[in-house]
Amino acid sequence: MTDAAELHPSKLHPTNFIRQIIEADLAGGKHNRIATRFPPEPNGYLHIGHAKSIVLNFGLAQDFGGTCNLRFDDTNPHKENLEFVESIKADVRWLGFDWADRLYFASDYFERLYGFAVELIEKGLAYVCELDAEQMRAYRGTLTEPGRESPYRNRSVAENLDLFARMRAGEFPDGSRTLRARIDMASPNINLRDPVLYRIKHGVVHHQTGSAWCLYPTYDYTHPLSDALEGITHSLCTLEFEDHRPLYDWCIDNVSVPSKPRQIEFSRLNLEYTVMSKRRLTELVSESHVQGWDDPRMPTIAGLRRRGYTPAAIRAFCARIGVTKAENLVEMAMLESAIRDDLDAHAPRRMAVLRPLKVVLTNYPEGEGAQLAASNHPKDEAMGSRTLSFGREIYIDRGDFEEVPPKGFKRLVPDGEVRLRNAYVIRCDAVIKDAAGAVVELHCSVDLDTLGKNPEGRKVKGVIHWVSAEHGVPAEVRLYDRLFGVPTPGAGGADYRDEIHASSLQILAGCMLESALRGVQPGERFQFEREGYFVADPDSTPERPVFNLTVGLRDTWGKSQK
RNA sequence: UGGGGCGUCGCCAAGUGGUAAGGCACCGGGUUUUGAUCCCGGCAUUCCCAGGUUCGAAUCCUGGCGCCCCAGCCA
Repeated sequence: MTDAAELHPSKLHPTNFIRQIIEADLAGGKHNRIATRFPPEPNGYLHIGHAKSIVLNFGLAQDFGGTCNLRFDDTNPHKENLEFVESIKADVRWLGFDWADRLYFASDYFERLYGFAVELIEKGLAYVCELDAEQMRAYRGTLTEPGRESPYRNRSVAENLDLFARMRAGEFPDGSRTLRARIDMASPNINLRDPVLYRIKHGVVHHQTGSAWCLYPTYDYTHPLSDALEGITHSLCTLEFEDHRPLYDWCIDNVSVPSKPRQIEFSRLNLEYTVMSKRRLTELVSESHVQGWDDPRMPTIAGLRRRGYTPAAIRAFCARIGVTKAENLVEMAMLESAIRDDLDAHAPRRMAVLRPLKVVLTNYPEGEGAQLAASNHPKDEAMGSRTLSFGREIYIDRGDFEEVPPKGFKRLVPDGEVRLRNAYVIRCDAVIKDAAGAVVELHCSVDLDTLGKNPEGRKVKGVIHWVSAEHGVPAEVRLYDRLFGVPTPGAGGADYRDEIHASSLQILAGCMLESALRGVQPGERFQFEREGYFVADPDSTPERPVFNLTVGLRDTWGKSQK
C-alpha cells in the first residue's frame, strides 16, 4: 500500500542538500523541470562510487520528473575504448536506470566546441601558446606565488585564428602548441592561470571520431559547454572539482551557449577495505592481482554483480549513505547489510554442505530412501517448496561436529542429539577415525518419530543442515573475503598492493549440494541455510555448479567464539 | 605558508535560533526445525575548541584547532 505521502519526491529518497537546492529552484521558478547527467569517462569499469553518482543523478531526474542523460566524457582518446563504453552502458542499465534516447558523447560536440573556441579567440579570451609542458609549469607559479604571463599571450586575434586553424589542420606536432584561456596568471586559484583548452594528439584513433581530429579539448573546457548544450540544469560532480567551478562558469559565460547549468559538488564514496581510484582498479586488473574487472572481490559494478549483489541492494546502499560534502569512509558492514536485507527477503533457501563429513544412519534400512518436503522460504509461502532426498548415508559439515565441544556448542557431539534441518533428529553413536586420528565418518541413529515434531521427553537444541550422499550434487564453492587487509589501503605511504589480503579467495572443491541445485543457471541466488547467500557463477556447468559467496549470514555464535 | 572545502554517537547522516531524527555497528531480552530472519529495549545533557550575541545556539558572530583538495597539454 502506498499513500500519497510516500509518493512525494522527498519520500522516494532521503533528502540531501542537492535535493533542497533543486526544490528551491523549482519552487522559486528558476527552473520548471530539471535535467541532470551522468558523465563517465570510458577509461575503466564503473565502481560502487559511480553507483552513488548514478543513483543520485538518475534518482533526482526520476523523483522530480526530469531527465538524466548518459554522456561519455571522451576527450582523451589515449585512455578510452569501446569495451569501456559498452560495459558502462550495461552497468547503468543493470542498476535499473534508463537514459532513453539521451545517449551522448562529448565528442558529438567537437565541431561546435571548436566554434566556441574561435569565438573565444575573437573576443581576445583565448590564445595559441607555444610553451611546452615544462615551461608552462614554470610559468604557472606555485600555490603561494603568482604565475607569469606567457610570451605568446598577447598575439593578435588574426594570428591566433590562423594558428588555431593550422593546429586543427595538423601542421604542428604534439605538445608544440596549445590553445589557452586568457584569464589571470596571478589568480590565487591555479585553475584560472590561463588553463589549456586544446591540446594536439596525433595518431590516436578515437573510438567515436576515428582520425577526424588531431586536436582534443580538455575536460575543463568540454564539460561546462557540453552541459550547457544539453540544457543540463544541475551538474553534479565530486569535491575535487570545486576549485574548477569558476572556470566552469567562465566558459559558459564567455561563449554563446543556450543555457546556464549550475555545478554542485558532493563528496565521493570511500569504502573500507577496498580501493576506488580508477588508476588502482586498472592496476589490479592489468597486474593480475585479481582475475578481471568482474572479479567478485572488486568494488566494480561488474564485480559486485558476479559476487551476487542485486541492483536493489546497491540502490538501497546508496540511499543509506546519503549525499553530503563531508569526507567519509563507509564501513563494509553498511554494504553487507543492504545485500542481506534484499536476499533475506528474496533468496530461496537451499542446503549445501561446504566441508563434508559422512554420516551413516545405522538404523536406517539399506537401499531405502524418502522424499521430504522443505519450504523455500520460512516466511514467504508464495515461494513454494521443494523435496529433499533422504537416505541412509548423508553428509553434514565438519564444523557441525565436535568431539570436544566448546562451551555453548549446540551442534553434534558424541552421544549427543541434533536436528537435521527439515528432517529427523539423529544421535551420534560412534566416531570413526583414520590411522592418524582424524575423524572420517560418524555412525548415528535416526529417530524416525521426529519428522515435523519434537521428540518426546527431551529437548534438542541444535539444528544442522545436511545433504543426501546418494543424491547430492558435487560442486565448487568460492569463498570471498575483503580484498585488502587494512581499512585504507595505501594510507601512510604504503603500497596498496602490499596490503592485498592473502586469503581473499578460498576455493572449496569438494562441496555437496542438495539435488534441487542441479542445473542451476549462472546468476541464480540462494541462501545456503546457516551459511550465507550464494550466487551461481558463470563458470558453472550442468554437471558441476560453481557458487560464489555473496555474503555470510550474521554469525553471533562464530563471533563470540573468537 | 595562496586559494577552495569540511568538522553532529565507533561508521554514515538528519538538523537551517526553540531545547540532538534515522540507518549501520554494538549490548541486553523474546520468538524460532537457519546460533539467520523477526520483535522489544539500551546506546550523544551534547554537536572540533574557546569566547560572544540571545529568554533560548549544533544552528548567528569572533578567534582558534584539525582534516581534505589544487601547481596534468588526466578526468
